[in-house]
Parts: sequence; structure tokens; C-alpha cells
Amino acid sequence: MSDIRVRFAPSPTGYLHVGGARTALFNWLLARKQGGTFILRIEDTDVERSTQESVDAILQGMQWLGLDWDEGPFYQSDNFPLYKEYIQKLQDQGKAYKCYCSAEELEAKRELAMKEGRKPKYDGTCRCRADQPAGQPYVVRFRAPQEGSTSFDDLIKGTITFPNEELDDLIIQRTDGTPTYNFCVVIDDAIMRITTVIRGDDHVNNTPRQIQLYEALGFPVPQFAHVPMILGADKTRLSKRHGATSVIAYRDMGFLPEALVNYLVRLGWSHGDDEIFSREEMIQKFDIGNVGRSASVFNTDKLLWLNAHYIKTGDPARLAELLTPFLVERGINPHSGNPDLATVVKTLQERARTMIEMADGSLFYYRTPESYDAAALSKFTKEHLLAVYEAVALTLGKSTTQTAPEIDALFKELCAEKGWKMPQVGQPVRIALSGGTQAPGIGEIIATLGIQETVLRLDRVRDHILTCQ
RNA sequence: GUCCCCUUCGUCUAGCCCGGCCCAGGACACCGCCCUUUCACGGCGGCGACACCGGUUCAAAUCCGGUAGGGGACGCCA
Repeated sequence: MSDIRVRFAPSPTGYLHVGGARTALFNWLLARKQGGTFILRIEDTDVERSTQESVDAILQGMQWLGLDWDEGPFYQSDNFPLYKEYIQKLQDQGKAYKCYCSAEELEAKRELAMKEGRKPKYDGTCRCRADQPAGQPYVVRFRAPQEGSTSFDDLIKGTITFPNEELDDLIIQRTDGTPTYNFCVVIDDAIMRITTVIRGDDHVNNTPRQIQLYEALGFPVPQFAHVPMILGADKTRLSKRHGATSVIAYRDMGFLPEALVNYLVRLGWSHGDDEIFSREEMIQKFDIGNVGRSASVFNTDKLLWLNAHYIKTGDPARLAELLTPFLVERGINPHSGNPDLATVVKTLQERARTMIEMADGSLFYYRTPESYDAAALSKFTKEHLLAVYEAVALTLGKSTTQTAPEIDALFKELCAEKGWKMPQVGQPVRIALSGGTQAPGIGEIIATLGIQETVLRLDRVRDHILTCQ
């Protein structure tokens, strides 16, 4: 047990994307490993872009991934009075001041500075201003130290130092009186007593300013850990044009949450040569210090491999449950009679990389084939097919076997008896039962389908051959 | 432009802090072979990288310096 306190603080302007999910995961892992507290905080200070739908989507994503939080969700917007209080305090202490420069003026100065090759920072026009023009719109700026440097020991990146002259007097309160992000995070993290801030490394540049704020406010400075970005295949920042980025989209594409989590944890972090981690192993082995310093590319192939692994080793009953919505989507109600869905799942676990593939692969169990793979069928003569189907139907009809191995043995016997090779029998029967050539083992199919249905399908395929050829 | 960060197989990475065990290990993908009643699973093997240049050293992926490339930030967004 420790008193480590971490937080995940997304802004509700969209769904939970994989980058955010990984940041959340690292926070969660650290908290769980150390017996600390994981807090969820919604950063909705941007009233314009924040939506309730986004909040719901983020919570849904977190829940699906199994990232449970101990406190929250808290909303930044609930703390507005508190922010005001601290802004006033800073002003009273002379650590912040009113700035009457207009946004347009500043924008112009910024552009000019850029063009002249100077750092586009605030020029300090109002920093030492004595008068306070009444009725004029103003923002409140933090009076930042102008000399020396600010540095911190990043848990992931090591020591990072910024010369203070690079940092300008940032705005902490807008013209409309609302506080800005860099100020709110500091207050929130301070009052929530966050000990370790784990976030995306696009925040590295904000960190020295925030540290100055902590110090000005008299709050203890937390530790920081900046996790590198996730890139698309072309090594640019991951975005929609790289395909799905929402974790819920991965669910809908038939991925298992444990596969995504396992994939995400290995993106940037490693533990020797280990690839597969159960939740417990992840928690036990995770170490924020082992997170890599460079950005990594999101690779769907590897995710697919992990997903296949978890499907292969998953509990059939649970997989059956997860599979159900995909079947319903395909117009099948798997609970209305045979075959048993968990049994179906078992025959497909080694053949499906996603729940979508599994759903597609299981359709034939619930729907008698409407057509047969003609090319595959054409490899055999009509006479041979009819002979096989008749013999198999006969054998099956008088047998009482139930299990796949027993049925497979039956086929072997039949082959020996008739002088057929296994492929000469297996393939035609597979086509008869599933319509195509890619399906589970013959014994598995028949055991799952049941003898009765099997014989029915054999009759059907015989009719088909008789009438169509 | 300025500041900050990053750089090992196509991709994820081990190794780097504490130089030699590394002519660099694992995984995904790819290729080949085997297994096999189809498709898969699985097994075996192959391809494939220390960004570059200098320095230190008996010895450098590992330490130091520089160069190049990439990314991020520079908002009254978060």
C-alpha cells in the first residue's frame, strides 16, 4: 500500500482513442501495482467543445477496457470558483497581473516575431503597467520568473531543463473570466494531491510553466512521466485516416478488451522478451521507468495476433456471449435451439482472429448452405460424390457416436472399407455441410451439428448434384 | 525561427545506466519446410537493424562530442 495518487484527465471532445487509453492504462497500472489511487477527471474547461456524449463515450471505453477508477469522475467545470480564488490570491501577491492587450494585437505580434525569427512569446507590455483602466477587458497573466531555469526529472525521459527566458507570462484567466487549462490542471492536481502525473509527451513543454505555478502557489510539485505518442503506419500522429482510433471501434471490429490492453501495454513498454501478459502479470511487472522514450507505430497485425491468442485460449462460454451481438447483427438468434453456441465457438477458436471472423465462420451452423462451392465440388466426379454421400449418410444413420474423435474414427473406418483416401471423403462432406472448403474438422462439424441435421444436409446436397449437374 | 524531445530488423522491442557474455536476442509480418481431412493451429528454419561522423578504450549498440533526420511545443485549445 502506498499513498501514490495518479489521474487520467481526458478532455471530453471525442471518444476515447487508443493513445488516451494507453495513458489511462499506464496510470491504472501504476496505481494498482503500488496500491495507490487512480482518479478520473474530466477536463471540460473548454465549454465550447465539451459534450456529454464524449464523456459517456470515454467512460464506456474505460469500462470496456476494465480500467476502473477509485475516485471521480470529477469535472473541472465544478471547480470554477476555486480557480477564481487562487487567481485572486496570485494577483493579491503580485504574482499575477491584468493584461489589457487584445487578442488581435497579440496575434499580430506573434506573427511578426515568427517572421523575424524571434521566439513568439509575450513581450511583457502590461507586466509593469501601473494604471488599471476601468471597464477595459483584460486577461490575467502569471508573472513568470525571467531568469534562471526550470527543470524536472521525468520518470520516463530523464532530466529536462528549460531556460526561463523561453517561457513567457502565460494567461491564466481569459477575458470572459474563465481560467485556462495550464492553470486548472495545476490547481486540480494540487488539491487532488496527485503525486505522479502521467500524460502524453505533448505536455512536456507545459511542464515548466506548471512547475512555476505550483511553486508560486506554494504547492508541492508532483513527479512527471511523459509517455511518447502513438503514430500511424506512416509515422505521423495517429489519426482517423490511419483507420480506427477509438477503442470502442476495436470492440465493434471484434477485438477482445484483454487483447487491446495487452497490445497497448507493450507499445512503449516491455518486460524482457515477454509478449503475453495477464492483468495480474501486467500489474506485477509494470514499471513506469521501463517505458521507452520514443514514439511507436500502431501495428494492427500484432494486435490481430494477440486477439487470436486470446480467442484461442479464451473461455468458450464467455466468447459465446461476446459473439452473440455479432451473430444477431447477421440475423441469427443463437439461443433458439441447436447447435449450442459454446460448442460452435470451440470449433472456431483456432480459426478466428476476431469475433467478426468467428461470427462469419459460424454462420453455416445456423443456416443450411444455400449454395455449394462449385469449383471445389468439381474436383470430384458426380458418381464419387453420390457414393460418398450415400455411404456417409448410411454410416452415420446407424451409428450412435457423439464425439468428434469418434466420428473421425468412423470416417477412417469407412475409408478403409471403401478404399477411399480421407481427402476424397472429408472434402465432399465438408462442402455438403458448410457449403465451402474452409471449415472446422469433419468430426467437429458433425458433432456440433448433430447426426440428424448432418444427414438432412447430405440429402440436400445429393438433390443438388442430381438436379444441377 | 526558437526551445524541448527522439533515433537498434518493415513494425513492437531486449540489450545501453554498471563498456567485453552482442559479427546484437525475442515478437508480429513475410518466405520456405513439416504436420494435416479443408481452412486454420502448431513445430522447425530463413530473411532482416545498432542513423551518420569523429573521439575515449586493449575492447563501444553501450561512454563523450558533433552532424543529419524525425517529432513536439511556441493559443484568451486541452
